Amino acid sequence: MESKNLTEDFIKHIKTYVPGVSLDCVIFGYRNGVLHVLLLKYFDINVWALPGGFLPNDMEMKEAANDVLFNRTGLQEIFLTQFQTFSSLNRGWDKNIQSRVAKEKLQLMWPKKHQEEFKSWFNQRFISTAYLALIQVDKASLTADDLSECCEWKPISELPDLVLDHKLIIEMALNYLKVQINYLPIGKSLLPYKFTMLELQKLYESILQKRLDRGNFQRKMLKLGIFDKHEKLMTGASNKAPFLYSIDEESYNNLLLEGIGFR
Amino acid sequence: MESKNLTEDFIKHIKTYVPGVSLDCVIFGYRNGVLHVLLLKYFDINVWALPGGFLPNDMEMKEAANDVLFNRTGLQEIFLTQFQTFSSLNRGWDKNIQSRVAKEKLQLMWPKKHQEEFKSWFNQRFISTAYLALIQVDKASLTADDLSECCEWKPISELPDLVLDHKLIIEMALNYLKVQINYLPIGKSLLPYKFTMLELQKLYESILQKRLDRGNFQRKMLKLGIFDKHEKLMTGASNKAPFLYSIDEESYNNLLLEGIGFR
DNA sequence: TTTTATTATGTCTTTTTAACACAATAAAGA
DNA sequence: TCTTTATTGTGTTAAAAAGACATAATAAAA
Repeated sequence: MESKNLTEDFIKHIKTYVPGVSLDCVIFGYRNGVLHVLLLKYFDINVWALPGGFLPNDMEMKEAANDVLFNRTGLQEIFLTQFQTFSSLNRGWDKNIQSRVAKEKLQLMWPKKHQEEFKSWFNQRFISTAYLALIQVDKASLTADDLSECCEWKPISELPDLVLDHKLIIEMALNYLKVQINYLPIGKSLLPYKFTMLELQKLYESILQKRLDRGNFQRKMLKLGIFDKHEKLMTGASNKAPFLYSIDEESYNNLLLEGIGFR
Repeated sequence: MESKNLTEDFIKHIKTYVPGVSLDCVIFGYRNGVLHVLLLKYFDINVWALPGGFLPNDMEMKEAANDVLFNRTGLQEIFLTQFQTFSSLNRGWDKNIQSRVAKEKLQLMWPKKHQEEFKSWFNQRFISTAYLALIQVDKASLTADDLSECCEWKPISELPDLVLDHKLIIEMALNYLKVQINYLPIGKSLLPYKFTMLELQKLYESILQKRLDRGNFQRKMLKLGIFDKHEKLMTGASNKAPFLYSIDEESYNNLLLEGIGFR
């Protein structure tokens, strides 16, 4: 991808961004029983970053986060919530070796005549508000941004080297997800429209990081009265196939207000 | 209070603040069975605001919030946590009539020669991170800031007119308090060292906005094993006086990690 | 000593959680 | 068509927690 023109564009628009304010999106997806997070890889070096961006002067922050989400995944109207703001003095590009190398690479990509702008922009103190999004992996079509060579799902247990304080941000997002599990649309956002109870259970287990009793899980979930039961699934295995369920929007949303009880 | 000199001070230091970034503190206190929030009243007009401030370039945001807390209450090492960042486009001084009047007053207080600085500073878009603090009312000695004529506890059910989006911020803080009640040091932070079980129950009731059974509350609390029992209280009433309890730091902190179960 | 009113605890019922068991069943293969 | 398979969906119990209400102990005042 030719990044130079886009960089020029950015320079041209730099005055339209609120200085010192950025946002990062921790986009969670669930695949093969494992929770993944969406990351971007910078050109030429093995350093990754969260999708994010700056805040346009005339835009609501959530709207800007939504744009990031849309540009990386093609998805809109996705569950998205602010969960913490990061402002530490040592969260800048000099925080760790990966960040410093990445910054040098970025600077090389910048046009010679705009080096001063680069420095003053990237050396200022940034306050970044972090958002958490939950999406269905198979619905997303991933697109890298101007500074990155690719955009990939990475399992949360095998995170690569990350710039700035992005590792910390992901850890905090995971913790938020775990603590707030009863108030977030986990099943509806992370699973396909139809799913089996075992799939739902595995999802909960991967977030809570502990095993749950299958029978009890199923009973408790079904008793909530938020599921529609569908026809059977073809598994290809020589055994009984499970029922497929989908979530009834209205009763689900009502229930989330008081919380779905899992500990 | 002579505010002119302090204003000059502020102008002198304006370059030492991160532009466009502020912080607000929702400081909760508990008195006479009612939850209160600490507010400042601007000079000459009946408009109030949350204690807050700007972020010095060389300071961590939490440290700055701590300073606000200390300057208003004289207290340090208090429970303090970030809970949400407010960045809406329409949260500025023109949001409502109270804000506009307050801004005019502030501008009048400003030195003539610094009117330009005033305008550019107060007209920029501000991103404000809101903190929540829990303190013991009787330990705090309140001090107004340079722009305010007094600093007072206001019951959450009778909030006065507030500038900017401070009413919204307080509402969100209350909601956070309610949702997170099992993970926040409610009793230890808001009550004096020694308290009766009924006092603790009333506190929970004022946050959860519902009545709790006295017997069950007491048993559940005592079973947690985090209380030290003290000698009796003298009430002056012609009936049995209740025991006083205090909280054992260590076991309390351990327990908070998993949450104290109240719904 | 009596009165008083409130605490601290008791009892009972209902609900929830937890651990484990097992029959029904649908798909595959013979 | 019948058998094999192993996973689902439901059952069964025991233990724990929650909820509603009752009552005895008790400390202060009269």
